[in-house]
This record gives sequence, C-alpha cells and structure tokens, in this order.
Amino acid sequence: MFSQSLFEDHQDMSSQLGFFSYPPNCNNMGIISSTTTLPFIGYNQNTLKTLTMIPPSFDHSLNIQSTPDPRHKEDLITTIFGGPHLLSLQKSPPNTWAWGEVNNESSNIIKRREFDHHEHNLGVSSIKMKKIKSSSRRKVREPRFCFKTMSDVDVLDDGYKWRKYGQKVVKNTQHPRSYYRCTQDNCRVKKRVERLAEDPRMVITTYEGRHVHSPSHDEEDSQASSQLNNLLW
DNA sequence: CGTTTTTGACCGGCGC
DNA sequence: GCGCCGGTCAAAAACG
Repeated sequence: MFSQSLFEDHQDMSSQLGFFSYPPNCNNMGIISSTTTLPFIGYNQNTLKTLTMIPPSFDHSLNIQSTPDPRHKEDLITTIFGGPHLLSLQKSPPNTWAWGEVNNESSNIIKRREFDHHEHNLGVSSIKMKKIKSSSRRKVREPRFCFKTMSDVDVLDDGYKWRKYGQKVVKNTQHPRSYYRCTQDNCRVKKRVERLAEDPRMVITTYEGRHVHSPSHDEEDSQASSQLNNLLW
C-alpha cells in the first residue's frame, strides 16, 4: 500500500486532500488537491493519457464511470470532482466502493455512500484524506498533479508536446530528475519526471499548471478523447 | 537550418 | 550571512 510519506518528497502537500490509485492494486497514483484538478486518465501500460482537467469552479457532483477504451481494450476511468465539496472514493470492505462528500474546511467526510464494486466497475482502489494546513498564507501555486507508473520509459505519452529545459540530480537518489515545459505558445504547463529512489522501476510524473489548449494529437489519436471532452465540457 | 537536448552557471528560498 | 539544494536559464551541441 502507499504511504503518504512516499509523496512528501515529491510535491507540495499543502493543498492535498487525498490520493487515489489506478488501476487497483496499483502502479499508478494521483494526488487530489483542493485547488485543481481532476485528472481524467486512461491508462495503458507505458502510455498514459491525461485527457482533460476539470476546473475548480466546475460545479458538479461526483461522477465516476468506467468505460472501455476502444483503442486499448482496457478500462478508462473518469473521475470528476468539483463543486463546493470535494468528493472522493474509498474502498472500505473489499469489493465495496464508497464515495464521500468532503467538507473543504474541515476535511471531514460529511456524506458517505457505498455501492457494489461489480455493479459499477470502478478502477479507483483507495483514497485517504489528509487535513489541510490552513494557517499561514502562502504563495499561490499552480495546481499540481502527480502519479507514479511502473514503466521502462521515463516520459509517458500524454498527448502533449514537451521540451526539456533542465535536469538535476536530487539528493540521495541515483536517478536524475528531468524538467519539461509544454511547447505551446503561452502555455506555461510544466512537468517533471523522475524515478523513485526506493524502486527504480517506478516513474513519478508531476504536472504543474493547466494547459490553455487541447492536446496536440498525433493523427490517430483524437477519436476517444474528443468524445470524452465533449462529454465533459 | 530550425528545433530539441545537454549541462554548467545562476538564482532564490531556507535552515543554521 | 553563508552554504545547501532544487529549479531555471541559456549557450553550445546534437538531432533530424
């Protein structure tokens, strides 16, 4: 299972409300923050598609669905979080999935429902809540989202075009961290990629900021994602 | 020849 | 204030 400390070295925890992992049992993990975000992820081995992000103001209740990805014959999971409350998933008894509505002030779960795993076929396996430190005013940060993937390749194809602008060896690790910026004009989104010190088979990818444009697909790519974008926007 | 990568320099935040 | 550390810059090299 994942521990929170695992990620404290990799990203700012101040806005973190929880994390989830996908697929279940689970080489992939996302951070859920109050300021972002909800990633929309299709996962297929070495390819990860982050298709869209839901703006924070998106006033919507939780909507989770799992649909087959026609290209990859693997499940695609949709998660939408938004509105005044953050909604989240939790696996409590095995094979039972629950979502809770979360009070942003207290981080307490104020609603809780459960439903059967098979009925809804969800891919989210766990979520854990963490209290937000609310005291000190801090510098506004671009929303961040990070996950880890078991992968031989460092840079996963996410549909966007990136230019590397730096590389750094970080303390107590043998693998360097790489810094990328989105090549689109006026788009300031960055990502960084590194291997997990404790397990170099794992790649950690962190995105920062929101794209001001849609992915620059390579020809074949657009069908599924545009359908899904239509669904969401 | 335009674009991307490489890589040491530079810079700012933070702890001491 | 100083040194460490992580993030970014930018000139040169590499790439296609």
